[in-house]
Amino acid sequence: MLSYSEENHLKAIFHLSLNNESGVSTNSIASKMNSKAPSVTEMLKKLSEKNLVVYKKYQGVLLTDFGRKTALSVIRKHRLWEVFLVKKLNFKWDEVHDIAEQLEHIKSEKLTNELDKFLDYPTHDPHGDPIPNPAGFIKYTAKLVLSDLLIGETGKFFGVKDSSSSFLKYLDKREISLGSNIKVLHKEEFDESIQIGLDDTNLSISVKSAANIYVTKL
Amino acid sequence: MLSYSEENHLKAIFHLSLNNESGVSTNSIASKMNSKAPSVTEMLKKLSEKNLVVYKKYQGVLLTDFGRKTALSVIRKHRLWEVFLVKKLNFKWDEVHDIAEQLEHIKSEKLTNELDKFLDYPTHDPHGDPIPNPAGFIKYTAKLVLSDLLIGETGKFFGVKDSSSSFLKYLDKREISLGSNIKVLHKEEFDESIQIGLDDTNLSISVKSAANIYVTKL
DNA sequence: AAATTAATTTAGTCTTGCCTAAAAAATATA
DNA sequence: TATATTTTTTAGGCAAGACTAAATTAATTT
Ligand SMILES: [Mn+2]
Ligand SMILES: [Mn+2]
Ligand SMILES: [Mn+2]
Ligand SMILES: [Mn+2]
Repeated sequence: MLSYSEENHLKAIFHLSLNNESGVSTNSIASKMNSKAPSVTEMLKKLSEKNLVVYKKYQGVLLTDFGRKTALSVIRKHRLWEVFLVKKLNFKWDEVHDIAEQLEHIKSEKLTNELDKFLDYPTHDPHGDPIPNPAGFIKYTAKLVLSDLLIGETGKFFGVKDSSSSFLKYLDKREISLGSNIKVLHKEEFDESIQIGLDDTNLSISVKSAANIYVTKL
Repeated sequence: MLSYSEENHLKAIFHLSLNNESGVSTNSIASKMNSKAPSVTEMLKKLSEKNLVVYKKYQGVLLTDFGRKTALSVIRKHRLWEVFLVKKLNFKWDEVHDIAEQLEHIKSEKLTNELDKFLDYPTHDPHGDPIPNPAGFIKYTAKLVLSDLLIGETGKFFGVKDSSSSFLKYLDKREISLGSNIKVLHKEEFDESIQIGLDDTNLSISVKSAANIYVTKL
């Protein structure tokens, strides 16, 4: 039985290893966990002891298959609960993350699977992130970002990179929501802002925003 | 922000003080919590410090208004989640308690109240226990037990005293379920067993079982 | 290649929540 | 009322999970 802290460390290592194939550094884990390096080192020893990670001093760390599966089970719960909160309990997509951080640690396989069924087997959470299946399989979509599109191209908005509450609210205000088709109309040379077409309205967004919007090219 | 252990102690004290008006003993708390007396003493000092209980050495302990409200908020969550598990996720009434023990500690008032709404403001949990309202008000029903009924009287089954999994399964097997009307047909002198009528079937149950079945006399 | 800087680990400490064993207080019994 | 028993508290310790400061190793610069 893993502790919350062990589960959270596994999750952090999982997310970091998506960008860092070779090995995740102690400091990067500490910064993601809002903790300090010595706390991480200590945890890595424990996780290694339990065969959840492969760790050698000063060498960075990687998940074992078992560790990866465990991390994905926590992520599965996190995302299913987020769907539940939005779809069934009227939460906004910017309000669910912190509560899901608590709910992801509830231990009951039956609960997770019944919740999955109750939600009609959702494939993605409210921010467009894919939900792992019970076996720990996760289906990734190629990650193209709105700012990658050329002028004249159209993309379908399928997820956000940064799902901070402020960015999500920003999108809400502009009525840019998951599933929208976004056409790149113009790119301003001066400040790199991008004019986009959304249904019948046109608006201008910053590159920074555009770089946080995942799209599939249409 | 209270810890799980603090919340669980408050819950234990609340339940124990229903029978013990005057003050709850250290040992009784320890036994309900499956812990030892010194752990309880230490916790009582902390809860007292936080104005959740009134505690004087060797004098037993009682909840303050604040402590009582806090305990009831945890109990409210516990029972709402139990309703959710049974009504929405196909759990049996004997499977929900342990999961609710985890879920009762999730911190979000909005979550609790949205869940309440989603479940259509249930008044009782799957075992017939009343659900406190958001203000911490709880509506008790006079607790008459099946074995209190006289021969010829009929009672409506509204709750169980002992909600251990084994007793709940026992009731399931005999198809004695919440809401049933139960008529006392006969009491055997020899072993005190009770013959009851349920819909069209008759069956015999022990006094021990009958003493765990709450009824309202019809 | 040496020196400097950065990253990581070790050493030692603190808090929470639990425990056992011993002491003290309250209660029951002779 | 004195003694024995039970209950509760105190004393002291342990594990988990965090931290700071110091030491060590690795990486970068000169
Ligand atoms: Mn999230
Ligand atoms: Mn978490
Ligand atoms: Mn319960
Ligand atoms: Mn609990």
